[in-house]
Amino acid sequence: MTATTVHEPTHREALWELEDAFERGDLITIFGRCTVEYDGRAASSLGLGRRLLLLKPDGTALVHTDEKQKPVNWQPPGSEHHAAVRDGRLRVRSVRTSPDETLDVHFETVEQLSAMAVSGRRDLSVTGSEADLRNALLDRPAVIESGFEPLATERPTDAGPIDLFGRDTDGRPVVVELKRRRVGPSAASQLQRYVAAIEREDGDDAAVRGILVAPSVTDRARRLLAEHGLEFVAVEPPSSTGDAGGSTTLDTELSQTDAVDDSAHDPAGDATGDDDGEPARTLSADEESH
Amino acid sequence: MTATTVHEPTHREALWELEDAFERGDLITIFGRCTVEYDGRAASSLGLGRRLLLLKPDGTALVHTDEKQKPVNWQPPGSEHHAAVRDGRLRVRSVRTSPDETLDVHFETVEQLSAMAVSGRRDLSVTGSEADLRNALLDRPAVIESGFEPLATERPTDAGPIDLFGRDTDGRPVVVELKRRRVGPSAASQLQRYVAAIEREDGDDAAVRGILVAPSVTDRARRLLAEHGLEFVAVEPPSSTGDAGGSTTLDTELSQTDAVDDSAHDPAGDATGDDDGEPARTLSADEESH
DNA sequence: CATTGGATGTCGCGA
DNA sequence: TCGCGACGTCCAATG
Repeated sequence: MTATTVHEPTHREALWELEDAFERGDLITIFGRCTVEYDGRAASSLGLGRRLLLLKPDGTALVHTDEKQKPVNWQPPGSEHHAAVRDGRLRVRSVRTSPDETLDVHFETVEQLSAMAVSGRRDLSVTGSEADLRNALLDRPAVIESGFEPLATERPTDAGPIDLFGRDTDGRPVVVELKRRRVGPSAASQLQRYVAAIEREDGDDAAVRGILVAPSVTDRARRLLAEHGLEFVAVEPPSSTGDAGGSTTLDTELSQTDAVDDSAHDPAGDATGDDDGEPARTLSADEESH
Repeated sequence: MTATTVHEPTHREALWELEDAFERGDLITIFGRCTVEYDGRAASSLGLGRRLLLLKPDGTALVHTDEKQKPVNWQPPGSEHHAAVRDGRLRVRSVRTSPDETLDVHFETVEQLSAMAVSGRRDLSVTGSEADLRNALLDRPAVIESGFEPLATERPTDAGPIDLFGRDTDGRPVVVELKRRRVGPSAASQLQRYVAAIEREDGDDAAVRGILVAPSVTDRARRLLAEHGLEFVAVEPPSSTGDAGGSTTLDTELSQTDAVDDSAHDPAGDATGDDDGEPARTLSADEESH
């Protein structure tokens, strides 16, 4: 059996088991009545109650209650766990430096302590990231705009790396910022920073265009884009579940460029001033590409 | 005993225990060899390995491996957990809607299953938040600038709520954005948005000043502030550990206003153009206030 | 180390 | 519900 478990151990028994489990590099769960105190970047205190403490061999500590996804208290990987019996309580202390932070869990009673050898996460694969969206757009740049020519990804600028940089049919430089979800004001500002950086660096007389590519945009973000003469293109990320949604599959080379500012570039003159009403184009990475 | 535990149960035994634990509203831990699949906002897949599955009565599901603070896979609160035996494996499925997301954990073998009644987190108290910093500054507004007069907190604008709004000795409106940690470009942009909003709304001829208050600022953020004629004031948040750091305690009413742009307002003419070199002022909320 | 921005961010608050 | 911003965000990539 790979899981060692003790029920209602004395604090001293719990201490022995803990030391052994630390030694083996096991993942440890301790369930019992405890108080929790944290001091570091902030400070917090949690009164007596039943909670679950998770100790990982990489130095992570997590205190979980009956609700929420995030632990009520924690310590990041790289911390050092120590256990001791003090004042008739089992104290588990997790400490790290830079910044100096300490987590103290004092168990009045330990109801269960388990230790088990768990595997890593080397083989986790995730799809649907912004990088995936970018790759899909590189395959079908016309989704952004008919004739759009990608020149670089992660192009470095004074203001940080640009997701996607290219040229339009008029030869004008285009800065593209990609977001996998609906965007708010911060994304508009981010794009604005990149556009300003390119305008400073390239110093070309040709105005630099900025296009925010995302599934949708909030009103405030839309206004911000307009203020800065930036554009928005609605693109649904490749849906993982085989496109159960009602979005349109990309099948034309004409892109729905939605110029939010009248003065902005409007290649087809078909800007509808709408993004949520008109379904965004769906990018299927698995489609016959090239 | 409040913790129910079964070791190496058959899938059917595990299923019974699970149903009972769901019924009781217990927190459940399942340790065993399993695969994990997720599909929703993104999609992911994790091969066979030993992991710990946490199921909370509020609908949270967490899959933890031997490292990192974040679960390798999860489902947020409000999801619905279902268990079944399929193809000789124990399947725990957690589903939610809007957005539609499914987490499937397939156990080849269950090595341990525990269920326990855990407490809530109602009595958690945290200090050191941005709100704490704001309150401290309301007590001692001169830390921001000599003569600064706070007028409102969370003042609503077209661009969102302003942390702290007030007037300087010249009667000029001042937008203050607070950050509890070192700030980067996004904070500068955020302040810029708020200043622009006030300039639009108040329409006063008097230029609106913007001050970013934080422990320190990155180079890029500093440049951004300068570009927009915004200012920076270094203020250390009240340290939780009784101020073990080497920061200066606030004891004068003259604030270190660091005008980053030459054209910016410089009331005392003593801007040093320095923030990290000169230690930031420390705000002690517990000091004799008022 | 510090900087920067993505994330299945999560969470809380307010309209 | 959505929008918005804080968070002890966490985390990886990069200089």
